[in-house]
Amino acid sequence: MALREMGLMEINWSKGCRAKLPLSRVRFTHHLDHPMVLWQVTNTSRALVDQFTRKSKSLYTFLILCCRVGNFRVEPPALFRGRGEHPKMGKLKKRIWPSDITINIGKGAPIPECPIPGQRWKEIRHDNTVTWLAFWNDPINPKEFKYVFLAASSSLKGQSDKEKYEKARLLKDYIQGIRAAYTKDFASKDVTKRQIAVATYLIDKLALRAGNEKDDDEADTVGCCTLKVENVEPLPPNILKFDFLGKDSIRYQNEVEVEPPVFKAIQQFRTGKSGGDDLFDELDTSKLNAHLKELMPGLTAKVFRTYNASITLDEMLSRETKGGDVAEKVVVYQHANKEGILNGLKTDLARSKKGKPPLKGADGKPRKNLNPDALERKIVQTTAKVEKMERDKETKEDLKTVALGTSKINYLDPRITVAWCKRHEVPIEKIFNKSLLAKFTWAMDIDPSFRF
DNA sequence: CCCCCGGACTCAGAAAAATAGAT
DNA sequence: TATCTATTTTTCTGAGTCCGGGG
Repeated sequence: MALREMGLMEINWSKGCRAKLPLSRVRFTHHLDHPMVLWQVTNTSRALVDQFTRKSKSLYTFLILCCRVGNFRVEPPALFRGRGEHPKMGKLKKRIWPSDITINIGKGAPIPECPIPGQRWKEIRHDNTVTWLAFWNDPINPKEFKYVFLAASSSLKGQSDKEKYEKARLLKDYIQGIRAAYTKDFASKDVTKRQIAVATYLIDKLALRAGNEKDDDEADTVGCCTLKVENVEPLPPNILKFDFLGKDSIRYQNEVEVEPPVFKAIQQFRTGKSGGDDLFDELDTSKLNAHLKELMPGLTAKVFRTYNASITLDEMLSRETKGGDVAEKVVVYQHANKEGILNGLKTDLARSKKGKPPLKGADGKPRKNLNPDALERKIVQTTAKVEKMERDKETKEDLKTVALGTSKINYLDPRITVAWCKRHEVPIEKIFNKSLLAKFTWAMDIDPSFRF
């Protein structure tokens, strides 16, 4: 085994996919009842590999799943920053030791060697109902956990990703009824019903997040259910002016025209309250989601974001794509992608006013021995560059505010893109980079006629 | 029934690293 | 070609969502 000599091993798995993996980064486990090869795990003993490979030759050669591990390093000590005005900012995040870490492996699987001599793992578990490989308590908030999961490219993650989009597609069959129902309830006599209706409307139309309650030791941010009176100002006749800090303390500012009954309902929810009071005092996320589940199996608030982003992309692509060469079609795609987000996920576009990154090389200190002429040319060039930057700044700022990457990764059903590429003979590599390609393997064999 | 909270997972932007492009 | 710069990709880990179980 030459590869073994080199410290590598080659693994064949289901579709003939092969990977040469450095032995030092391979670990074997029985996880979720599947024998698996995990890679990018450090410090595996040679003996362990030998033991497993002997076993696998007879039993498991064709059953082994080969998965990349997502995060395989513990978080190093640091000063905690957090996002926005975080109450715990500046707190020391202490070092994590093996004795802090609980490991999840198959029953009977060899226990991974503890990398620090004389120490041991906190606990070994054999739980095949969860996907995590290991966890430790977050030193900043000991009530919370940090997990080691498989990478996004794993079949396990792919499967749940697919399920997420299938659920969003199911919403397609219900959305008309749901919209009709909440529109009717804008004027319901029952306050709770009215609040549920308006909240659902905001989540659907503005892609607001559900908005769980937060503790006092977290940054003070809100979502739909936790909106405060001061966050939504009614401007007659029917404009709502939103201004609040959402996820990651990103400021959401938006003025939207709404249906008169919604406007009226908001005004009424505000009456008799002060600025810091809850706008939806009868609501929280569990009540809202419980209601949504009555309308469609498995429906929760976040499904609306996936649904609206994906359906918009699908519609725009089919509407906007005409003839042209590959490059033109790619432009159509990028445009559809961007517009889709502008329409659907406006939420994250309004950014907090952060300081711009400082201009590099602004000190202008020459590092080389330049003669005066060269120096002057340099100065002229630099000045021109600065001017160009000034001119481009606005355009760039515009593009930067579009969370393109995020939505491509999290909200747009990849099958829409793959099918469109097939229909229009655009190589998928023009749209998805290497990691997106790996993450969306499950979507690659979709029929060209697929529509979301 | 409701509420609280532990638990496990998705989603998110900043920073770092890699790569492409300009000079 | 070498080097510097701009852009893209990857990593990192914080911040949400949502579920389910117990009181």
